[in-house]
Amino acid sequence: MDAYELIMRNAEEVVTDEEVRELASNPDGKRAYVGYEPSGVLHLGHLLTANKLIDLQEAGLEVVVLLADVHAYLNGKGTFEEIRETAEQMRAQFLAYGLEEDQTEFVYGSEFQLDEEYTLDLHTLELETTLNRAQRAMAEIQGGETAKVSHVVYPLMQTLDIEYLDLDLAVGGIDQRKVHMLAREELPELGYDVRPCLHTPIVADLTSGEGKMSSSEGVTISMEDSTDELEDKVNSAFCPPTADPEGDLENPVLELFEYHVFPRFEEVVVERPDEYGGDITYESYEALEADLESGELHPADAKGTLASYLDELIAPGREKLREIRS
RNA sequence: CCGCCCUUAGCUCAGACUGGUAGAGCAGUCGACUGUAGAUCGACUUGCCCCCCGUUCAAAUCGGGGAGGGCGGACCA
Repeated sequence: MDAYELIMRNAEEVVTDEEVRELASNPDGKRAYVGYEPSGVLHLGHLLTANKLIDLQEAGLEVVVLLADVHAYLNGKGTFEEIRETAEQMRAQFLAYGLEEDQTEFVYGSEFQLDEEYTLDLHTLELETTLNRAQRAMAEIQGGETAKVSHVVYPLMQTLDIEYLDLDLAVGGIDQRKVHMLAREELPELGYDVRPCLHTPIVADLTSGEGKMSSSEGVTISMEDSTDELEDKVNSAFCPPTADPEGDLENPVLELFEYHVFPRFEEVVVERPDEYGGDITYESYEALEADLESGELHPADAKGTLASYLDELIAPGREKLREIRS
């Protein structure tokens, strides 16, 4: 795979394709980032963007992980001290997961977001942005509740981060789209360059196959799941024998194969008793999907396989968490 | 600063006028059926009724005080 293909793999969307092609043509020294609100335990949502960061490293880019402590504070996630602690745990889990330590720069938001210059730029941005616009940009991040002033400042800071971290590419889930569009619109107003952005898909809810899998509701697979818990969760997942279920539903089991398993493994071996046809090896997601669709691969076998591969991906982080907590 | 509304199961809410220690839908859990899950049947679980004080034999319900949330008025700095 060349740099462009690596960058684009499993991306839901890229803005704009031309800008990304240019980036891919000369990735040396180029910087990409994802910002995360510190969380004590990584879940598959985090790992989806982490997979993209690994792709980008492989494509030759430098990767910046923003441990967004100030953002977490603005979002009511606790005291700075608590946030710092969970951020440190998050960093350790990312490294355990497979981000290359010497190619990954971890930055705390508070290292630069409280500087005078940054703050003044922030106020300029506040002056340029309507409440309505900022609130819409934040809508995906904060469900339901009435917005606080902190919530509308939040996306404005994300905008500035792209400049202040000296980035060439902003990465996030598709839920970050509005924030990134705001950034593309506003950065030139401050005299800064527009950067391309890349959005990863959001995996459907595991049990229902609808909408988005979220950490706040429904079943989430995380670094702290034991092998047994993981098997139970995967086994209870919605999984009709097709890649395209009726209505708006998705097949989350296939999505997990596509976005989490195949990017990290050369081949996937389905072990099954002779009674059901014996073992099968897949070298691409497409082949596995086709077999599920045709009935050659039974959903139950797909689930068992998925659970064991996810378990392998999560194991180092789980071990790291255990160390941290002991 | 003033006024109005809201607070009951994980969620959305009913019950309050006419006191008698709580309900629905959804969610969830468990079975049956499928070599998975879902769908479909069958069964089941859940509550500091926001807090404190008072009235009463008895308060989710009435009175007073307080907290949290929402909306509006006033102000036009």
